[in-house]
Parts: sequence; C-alpha cells; structure tokens
Amino acid sequence: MARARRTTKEKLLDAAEKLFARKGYHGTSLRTITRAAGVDLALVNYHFGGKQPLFEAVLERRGALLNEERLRRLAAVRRAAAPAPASTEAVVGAFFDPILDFLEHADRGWHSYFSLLAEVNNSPEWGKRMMGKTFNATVKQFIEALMQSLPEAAPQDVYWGYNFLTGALTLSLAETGRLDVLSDGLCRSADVAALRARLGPFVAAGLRGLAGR
Amino acid sequence: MARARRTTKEKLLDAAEKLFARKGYHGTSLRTITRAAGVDLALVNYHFGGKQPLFEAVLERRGALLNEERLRRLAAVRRAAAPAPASTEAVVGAFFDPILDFLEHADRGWHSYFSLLAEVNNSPEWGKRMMGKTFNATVKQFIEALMQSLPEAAPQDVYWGYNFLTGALTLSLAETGRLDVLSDGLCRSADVAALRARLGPFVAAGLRGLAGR
DNA sequence: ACATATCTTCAACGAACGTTGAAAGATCTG
DNA sequence: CAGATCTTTCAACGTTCGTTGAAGATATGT
Repeated sequence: MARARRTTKEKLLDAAEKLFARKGYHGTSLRTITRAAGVDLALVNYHFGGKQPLFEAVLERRGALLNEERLRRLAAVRRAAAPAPASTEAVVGAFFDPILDFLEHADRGWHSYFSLLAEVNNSPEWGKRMMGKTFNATVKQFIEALMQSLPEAAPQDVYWGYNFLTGALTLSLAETGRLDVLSDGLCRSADVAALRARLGPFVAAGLRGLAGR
Repeated sequence: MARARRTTKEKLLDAAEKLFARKGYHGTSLRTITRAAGVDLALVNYHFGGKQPLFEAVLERRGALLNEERLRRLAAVRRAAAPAPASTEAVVGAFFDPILDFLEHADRGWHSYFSLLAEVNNSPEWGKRMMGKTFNATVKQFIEALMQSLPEAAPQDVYWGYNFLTGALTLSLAETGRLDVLSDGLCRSADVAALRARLGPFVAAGLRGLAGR
C-alpha cells in the first residue's frame, strides 16, 4: 500500500488489464471490468471515451515504463563496451532483463500486462497496429544494436532473428500453463528464475547460429 | 476444384477457420460465420451443437492431419539415423517442415489455421486445454526425441527449449505483418522460404546453446 | 411411391452488449 | 460561502448475441 489511494482511472486500468489478459478484448465486457473495479459502468466512457481507448490505455501505461527501462539498459551495455559494439548477449539481456525484473520484484499487475502483451503480439487484429504504436521506436534501436553485435549477419537474418526472439519471449510470458502440463510439473511457467537462466542463452546462440549460417 | 461439392459442415468449418483466425473466438459471431459460409444460422447448432464445439472442430480438423504428418517424418528421420538417435536438426525439421510444406503447397486454409493456432497457443483462455487436447501426445514424442539428440542436456532445458521453439514458430505463423513494418518491407511475414531457411538453424543452435550452458 | 431419416428454413426468445444524456454529488476557485 | 468545474450515479437506448423449436424441404431405403 504505497500509494495513498487509487484513482478511478487506475482502478479501471488495473481491472481491465487483468481481465483483458484472461479473456482478450472481445471476451471481456465493460460491465465485468467496472464490477471488478468497483466503479460505475458509465465512468469508462467518461474517463477514456470508450472500450477501445481503454484497451489502448492499458497497453500504453506499462509499455512506456518498459521502453524507458529497456533503453536505459541498452545505453548502459553500450557504454560498458564502448568503443566496441555491445555483445549479442548484452543486447538481448537489455531487452529481456527489464521484463524479468518487473516480474520478480514489482507488483502483480506486470504479470497480467505481459500475458496480455503475448496475446496482442500474436494476434492479427492487434499485432501490427497496437504493438507498433507503442514499441516500434524502441525495438528498432535494439535491432540496430543486434546488427552491430553481429556484423557478419545479413540484415534479413537479424530481422527474422528478432521475430523468433520475441516469439520465444512472448509465449513464455503468456502464462498458459502449457509447459507445466507437458513436463508433468517438472517445469513451471511462472518460474522467472528458470526462464531467466535459459532465454538469454537460447536466443543468443540462435542468433549466432543464424548469422553463421 | 478437386472436390465435387463442399458439404455444409465443410463450408462452416472453412468460414469459421478464416474468421476465428482474424478476430478470435469472442470477436467472431455465428451470424458472421454463417453469412460468409452462405448457410442458415441455425445449422451451426444442428451440425456442431454450438459455437464452442464448432471452434474445437476447427482446431481438430487440421490438427489431426498435422500430427500424422509430423509423426511420419519423425519416424523417417529416426529410421535414417538408426541405431544412433536422430540429430537435433533432423528432429526440429520433422516438427517444422510439415507446417512449411502445407503453407507452400496446400490450400489457403492452412494459412488461416496456423494463424489461429498462433493465437490459441498464446492465449491463457485456450492455450492449455485446447492445445493440449490436440497436440500433447505428438509433442511429447518430439520432446523425447530432442532429449535423445541432446544427451548432455537436462530435461528442464529441453522443456524450456521446446517452449522457446514453439513460441518462435507460432509468432512467425501469426501473420501479423509486424515483421514487414519493422524491416520497412525488407522481410515479409508471408515469405515461407525465408522462414524455412532461418527457423531451423536458429532453433537448433539455440537448443545446443541451452544444452551446453 | 411411400415412409423414414436427414437436413434446412424461419421466426423468435431472453440476455448481454457498448454507449448516452440528464441529474446528483463532490471538489476546486475566487 | 457561492459559483464553476469535475466526477459519479442512474436509467435507458438500440443492437447484437447464442440458442431454440416447429415447420418445411430433401434425400434415403424398401
């Protein structure tokens, strides 16, 4: 309870985030959201102007924080390696670590947010427009850093590599519980430490394999 | 026009497949589907018993074909390598190639199907139950083959590796068009040959990197 | 050709949807 | 404290939703 009291806007964003993550945009009604938030139905339209603007506000809220943190870390690893380009491992670390840190140390809302992001990223309806609006500028800088770290790789290989990288990431964030079932409980989707130990090595090795293909 | 005439069931499955892929389960109404299929609204309940059974039938139809083809190829690469275990590259090839071949040589319906699969796989609502029902038995055989191809890897590494692998695959199948935007048209999401040339090397290298971590 | 089973049409049901406007309340400003 | 502005409540709007049952058409088997 750090904050004095949540505003109506925040209550709506929190409830919407959780429910959109669970059932998607069309599977969640404004009445379900406002009931969970404990506010009146009409307040969605007053504060956000409609259902879709609320959805976009949910994506934008933590997206901005994530972009900030990612760029901060990218600058740090570049500074540490200068004048040489940052290594592939360091760049993918700067891309993944903010997410993993938020999941491990910050409020539960990030879990819902990333789960929602996973679904949005894989959806033809939202994937291009919504992900692009929030993340393209940042992502392009990471792709550029990846190219510099892999000078022998063709640009197409890096673009495709980024596609694989973000696919591997988002499925891991989706919290489908599938991994738990497949491994008969040996692995747990929610085990952030286990994910952290493996995602970076997998992706870095994959990118190098692609570059030296 | 190979078939004499599509039955009502097939018309419904085809239309539902395309529309579910575009807007998801909740974003698609039965009226939209039946209008696209050119059949009466009530026929969904007559032939399938409701909206959800129709959705499951869509996933099941091509899923069964995909499982068959995957297992056929897995058996082939195992036979070719016997008595040694099949290589990691050969196993991931047996997993990916049926999809890539269907996309390149078979009817357009596979595009919609895989796009839908990408969304389902990343959704908390469907990811565990629906994917598991159709694919778990087959997937477990591939994971076992991967373990045999990487005897130095811990089982947890292979489970997580499979998770990354299928994440990279499904995002590539989602047809969000995001890759096209990010690369300013240099790469095209729909370019199956470009995907085929890169997905296998990326994933095999990633798995090896994970095993030797 | 007739009886039977299968398939299709049509009209309608109650429920839930996103959105709206007017009135009531709360908070801020001078 | 009074007036203006921001916020919340309430009731209702027109639409669309999934599902249903009875009637009609078509196909099947003898």
